[in-house]
Amino acid sequence: MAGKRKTGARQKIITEQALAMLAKHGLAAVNIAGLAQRVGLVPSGIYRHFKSKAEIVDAVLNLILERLTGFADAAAEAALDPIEQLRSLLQHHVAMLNDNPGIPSFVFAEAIFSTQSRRRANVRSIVESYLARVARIIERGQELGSIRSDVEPTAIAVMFLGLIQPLIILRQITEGEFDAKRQVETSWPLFVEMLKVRGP
Amino acid sequence: MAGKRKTGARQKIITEQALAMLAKHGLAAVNIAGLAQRVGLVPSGIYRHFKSKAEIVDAVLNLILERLTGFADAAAEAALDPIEQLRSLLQHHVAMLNDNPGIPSFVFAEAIFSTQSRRRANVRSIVESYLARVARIIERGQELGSIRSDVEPTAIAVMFLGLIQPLIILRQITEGEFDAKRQVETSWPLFVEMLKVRGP
DNA sequence: ATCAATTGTGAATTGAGATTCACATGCTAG
DNA sequence: CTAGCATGTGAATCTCAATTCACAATTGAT
Repeated sequence: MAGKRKTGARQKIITEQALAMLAKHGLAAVNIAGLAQRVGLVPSGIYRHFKSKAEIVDAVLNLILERLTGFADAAAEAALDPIEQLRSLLQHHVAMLNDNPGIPSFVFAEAIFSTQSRRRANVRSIVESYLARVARIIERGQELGSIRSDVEPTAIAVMFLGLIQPLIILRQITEGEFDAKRQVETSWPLFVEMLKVRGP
Repeated sequence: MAGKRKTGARQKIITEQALAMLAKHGLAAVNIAGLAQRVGLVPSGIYRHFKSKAEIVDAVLNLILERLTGFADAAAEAALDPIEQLRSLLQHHVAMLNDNPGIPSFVFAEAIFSTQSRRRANVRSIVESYLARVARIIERGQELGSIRSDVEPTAIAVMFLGLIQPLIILRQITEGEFDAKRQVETSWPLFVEMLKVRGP
């Protein structure tokens, strides 16, 4: 028998392992048998700690929310200059890309197709919290005068997201041939130029 | 009994209906029973025309490839000015967004997780063909002098993709509250500015 | 018109994965 | 120390969707 753990601790382990499976191999690869094995339990054991697989997925979603907002907050504290903060955040995402291709794909797919409205609301809060934090950084940049003020912070936040999303897909699709770092080295300066420029 | 059709015609119908299901409700919603019903057959009837569901999905992928490259080519012919061509293409994607949220999510998820390498290669060709066409437009813009020449066309094509991807997720996640058209009205002029600007 | 190939049907079969259940074991409060 | 609860186990079971199969209807070539 695997060592016993209190349900709180077990839930944490299960959620983390589920996230790991999801991140590496996608939602389709998250199954109870495999999850149980990673956790060091037998499939039925999982059900001592979660009522259903759906409940596990919800927990994973919450974990993703925590981590993602955590990244944004960390970036906001990593530098003084807002533009530098964004750069730091972007760089962090690029670094995560290799090991965790599943997360964005999962979040987006769930956002689009989940039939349970609780789940959809959950995903929505993830994306909106994240965008709000990015927008907040941009707003501070506008206040400090380093970012043009004639554009909504939210609109810029969405464009920032647009800097990241293509990297995710291209990195995977080309099995590593696509160089995300290199792309960012081109696109980031253009993005920054855009944030400042008010005309030629 | 449903009217008989030759296998070629039936395959076309099945593929189109599968794409419609996929586009509206996601890959998870594509099942043989539902597909058969849409086509006007009984589930087993599907197997007269496809060996397996996987084969159907492959056919859908090819159909997506055709349509997507078709859009890009159409856009390239819709205007003389390359920048105007890009705008036309972007606008087309925005218009498609509402009814077909499933396609991008599917393509990206397959790109990332499909275990069959044939499938992955297929997806890769979709994305690369599309990007190549966009890059081609940009290259022509550079030749004509309307787009700055100090940046790789491909890098700009990737950024163009970044203009589109966030719209897909946000539109769906907010259940229509997010106004993609409005976002594009902000982001597109900035993008164009960026294509031209060489410094303040 | 006829026969062979093609296409369609409805009823099984299969398989994979989630979930349940009866029982075993370990922990903890009293 | 021991009763009772929480946690773990292994063997079913349940569910759902894909797939197969034996048989029927239709079509097209001769």
